[in-house]
Amino acid sequence: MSKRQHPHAFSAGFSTGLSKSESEKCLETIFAELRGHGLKLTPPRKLILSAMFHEHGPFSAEDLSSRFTKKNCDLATVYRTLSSLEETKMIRRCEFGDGIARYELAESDLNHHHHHMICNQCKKVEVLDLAHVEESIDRAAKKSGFKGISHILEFFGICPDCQA
Amino acid sequence: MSKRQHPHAFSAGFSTGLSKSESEKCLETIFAELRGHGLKLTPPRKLILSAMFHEHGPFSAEDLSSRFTKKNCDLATVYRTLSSLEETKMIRRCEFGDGIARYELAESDLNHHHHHMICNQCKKVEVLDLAHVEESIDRAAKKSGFKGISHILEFFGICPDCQA
DNA sequence: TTCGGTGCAAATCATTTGCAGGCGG
DNA sequence: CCGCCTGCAAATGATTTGCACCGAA
Repeated sequence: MSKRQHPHAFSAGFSTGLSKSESEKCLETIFAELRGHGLKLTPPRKLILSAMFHEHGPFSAEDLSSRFTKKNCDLATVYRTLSSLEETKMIRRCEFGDGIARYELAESDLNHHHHHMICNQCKKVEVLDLAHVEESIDRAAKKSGFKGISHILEFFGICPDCQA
Repeated sequence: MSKRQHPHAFSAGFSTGLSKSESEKCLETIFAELRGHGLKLTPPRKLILSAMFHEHGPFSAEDLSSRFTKKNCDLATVYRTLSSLEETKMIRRCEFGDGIARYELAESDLNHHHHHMICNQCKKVEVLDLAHVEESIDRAAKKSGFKGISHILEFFGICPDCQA
């Protein structure tokens, strides 16, 4: 995999099971959390958090930027925002093995730790919940004596659609 | 982790348990394998394979290039060589979550599938053998219906030395 | 009012590519 | 000898940064 890929956004496409109003309320909660970290709630940040909240896909800076009007939010601002949001742990970085950084909301109650299955052909992304395996992975890693262990785990393959 | 890091090479530092002559013989085997894939055995390729065989660390193109004289092997050649070697499956790409591609020998008998534990502070790399966990991970992933599944799994933390 | 945040453009960094000459098989 | 490889330099693509201005708190 030496070529750059995943040129566009893709979303995991699962629903939160919340009504519109509840959904809005949660977005407000996210905004509040942002303020709680001492960050200002600016229009670009609203756009980015809102996109992540409503559309769920792991997004690259380019993905996000391209869905805003040029006047609304600069690409550099997207990079800077993603960077500060990651520092607050409000978003989490996903590694898809191409040279592009992608992020998704890390809100613990709606979107707990999971992994992705990425189609090598159509680049579709599916969410994989491996909570059970997770545990034994980390247990094995602890034997190293390292502290504050985290990990990246992503899968690649050919999706059922592309197998046809 | 938004900054570029791991500026230099690092090696896992484990021994193959082979004597010098046996070691040389194996390098020859690797060279032969290269030819078997229809690739020419050129000086730059010898340098790169030799470095990977003798020093074991996951290497970035920059790591490799910096240990050769400018005259011996160009950076672009390193990139091209890594690319063809990966296509033949003779080397394997490691993903450390910064934007830098690293590779290590994939020779099956000496160096089977494993993962890394990377210190967030001193960037030391340790080898982690999770063959047992591996299996259950892939089993879980198969439920997705994807074919030809592969994965990346790397760990990060603070090593015992840095905890002091 | 005060800085943190932003737009814009230029700078960096890793990686790729075009091209002409070189050498391994 | 032929076509794969290579060095060199320029091109790309993602991400970062300098700077002056602006608006959220």
